[in-house]
Amino acid sequence: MLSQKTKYALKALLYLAQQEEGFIAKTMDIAEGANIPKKFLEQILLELKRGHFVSSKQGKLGGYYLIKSKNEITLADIHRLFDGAIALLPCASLNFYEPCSDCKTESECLLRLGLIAIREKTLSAMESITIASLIKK
Amino acid sequence: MLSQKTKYALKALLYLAQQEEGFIAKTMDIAEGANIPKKFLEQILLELKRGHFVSSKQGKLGGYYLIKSKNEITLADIHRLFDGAIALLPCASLNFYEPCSDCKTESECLLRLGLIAIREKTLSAMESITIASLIKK
DNA sequence: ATTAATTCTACTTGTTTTATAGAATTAGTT
DNA sequence: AACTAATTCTATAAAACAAGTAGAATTAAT
Repeated sequence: MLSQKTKYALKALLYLAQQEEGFIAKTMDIAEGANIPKKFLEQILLELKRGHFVSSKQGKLGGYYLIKSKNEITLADIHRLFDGAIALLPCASLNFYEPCSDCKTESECLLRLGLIAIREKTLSAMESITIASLIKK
Repeated sequence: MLSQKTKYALKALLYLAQQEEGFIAKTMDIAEGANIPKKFLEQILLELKRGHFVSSKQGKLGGYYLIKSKNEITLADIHRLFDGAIALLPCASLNFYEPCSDCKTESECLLRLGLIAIREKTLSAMESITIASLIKK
């Protein structure tokens, strides 16, 4: 399941992607438009900035705007930024790989190959869905 | 990601499925065989019993055994029992459906259809993996 | 009776999630 | 230069959840 943070991040990105090219949105506008607690949204936008999905302009008349094409922001990207691995266990993850502490050797783990198969299906589905494709529907 | 509980449950089921037909395994044996804290495993086995995947015999010489065919226990089943919904949000879930509190109307939610598409892919992958298929590899 | 297993209920401990608070900084406007 | 309104930064709080522990009660074989 997605955390609230990830859901809010996606809604904020959808909001930004629906603005005119070059428009700068205030946090307050996004918060009201997407129904997100403003102070919480501030943190989320900062994380999206560190992740190079959005950028900001400071001071009066400042705000946030997309810096990555809405065709290139996938659900997998945002999931990884906020909720981490897409695989069901770290030992089956590409980007967040870690061996299991309770397995003696990885090769004799009965679970791992099955989880990798699931990760491959889920990941390709998540990569095929972009902010742009969500707006088109 | 799977919780420890779900991972342990799967390992316990794999352990039981690898025993001879009719064999009754003590909690202690499963705990040692699958490297699971015994007291925690007790709770997990009780939940698996309530879920009708295993049954138990009480008293001395008691223990646990599978009552569902290992071909019919899927990863989706166990995920749902311990970790709940497979979908990324409740509004996209089949078995754990709930409307989102922050959406005015569901039809205008830009996220939902995309999340349903992902759930369909993930679910079919998880349903195709059974305890039996994991053992065969 | 004794023994060894499951069963039941409660509790603990630590981590994560979901925020909130408030001061500091930045930059446009008057 | 002062004012205003925005982002940015750091800390904190409260609630929920995860992971595991404790111990007594029940059950049934010997």
